[in-house]
Amino acid sequence: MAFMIAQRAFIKLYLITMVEQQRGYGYQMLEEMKENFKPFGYVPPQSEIYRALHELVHEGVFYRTKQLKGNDPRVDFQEIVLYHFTEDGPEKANLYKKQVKTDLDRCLGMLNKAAEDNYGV
Amino acid sequence: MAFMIAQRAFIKLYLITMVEQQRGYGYQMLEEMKENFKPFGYVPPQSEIYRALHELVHEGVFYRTKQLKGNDPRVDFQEIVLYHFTEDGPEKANLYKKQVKTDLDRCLGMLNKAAEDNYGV
DNA sequence: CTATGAACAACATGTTCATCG
DNA sequence: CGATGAACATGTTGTTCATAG
Repeated sequence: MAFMIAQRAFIKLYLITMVEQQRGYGYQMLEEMKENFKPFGYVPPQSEIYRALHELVHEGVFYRTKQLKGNDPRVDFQEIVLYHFTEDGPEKANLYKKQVKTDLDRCLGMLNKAAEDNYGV
Repeated sequence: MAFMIAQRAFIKLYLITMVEQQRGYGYQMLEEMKENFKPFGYVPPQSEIYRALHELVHEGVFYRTKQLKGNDPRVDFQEIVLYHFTEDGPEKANLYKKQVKTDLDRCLGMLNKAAEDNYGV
């Protein structure tokens, strides 16, 4: 068992939730997470988001579609990669989320214990 | 800023607290931590405890004394290394503990936020 | 500048080995 | 076996580079 939850798992969890809510391409989700964790001084690195997305595709949770961003091709040709659940994606995702939840609680338990043991909080 | 608290920092925190309470040599503290975190399935690796101790010595928080374990030399010649605070060790240790506390709280905040954001807890 | 991807370098970690009494 | 230490191998991470429009 690892010490703490892995950053990769943490990010994958958020990606799954964001795709559940129809929000979704890499850069956008990255920016959202950055904004999300600004108060904590945590800046998820770009490479980790893409690695996490690739893994989720590899694991059969997501599949990809490409799309041009914006409607007017003269204005914006930017191609983006959208992520969607595969047929059995939701099932797999829920299993994964369950596992991560367990780990999350375990970590919270350890950190709270550390606070008690070392600061008497 | 790193994602989560480092295992090294976590262990150093416990070592400081244990030395504060006069408990003290490597193997013993390792066993205590193992027992301590058994419910969490976390087994601190031996190498990390020693690395952490060496770092704390290097940073001028602890100094070492050697001692034979047990009273009767015919029974037990085992040599152990005890750790004590240096003169300005307590000051340094308190500063370190303060920093770790900040990080601990930051991590708790992030994990609790993840629980809310992804599980609606 | 948005967007994706890969390469690479650095570091923290886990496992194994070495030594001693 | 208890005790300490170091070596080594692995894996995760952070930074940088590459490409494209």
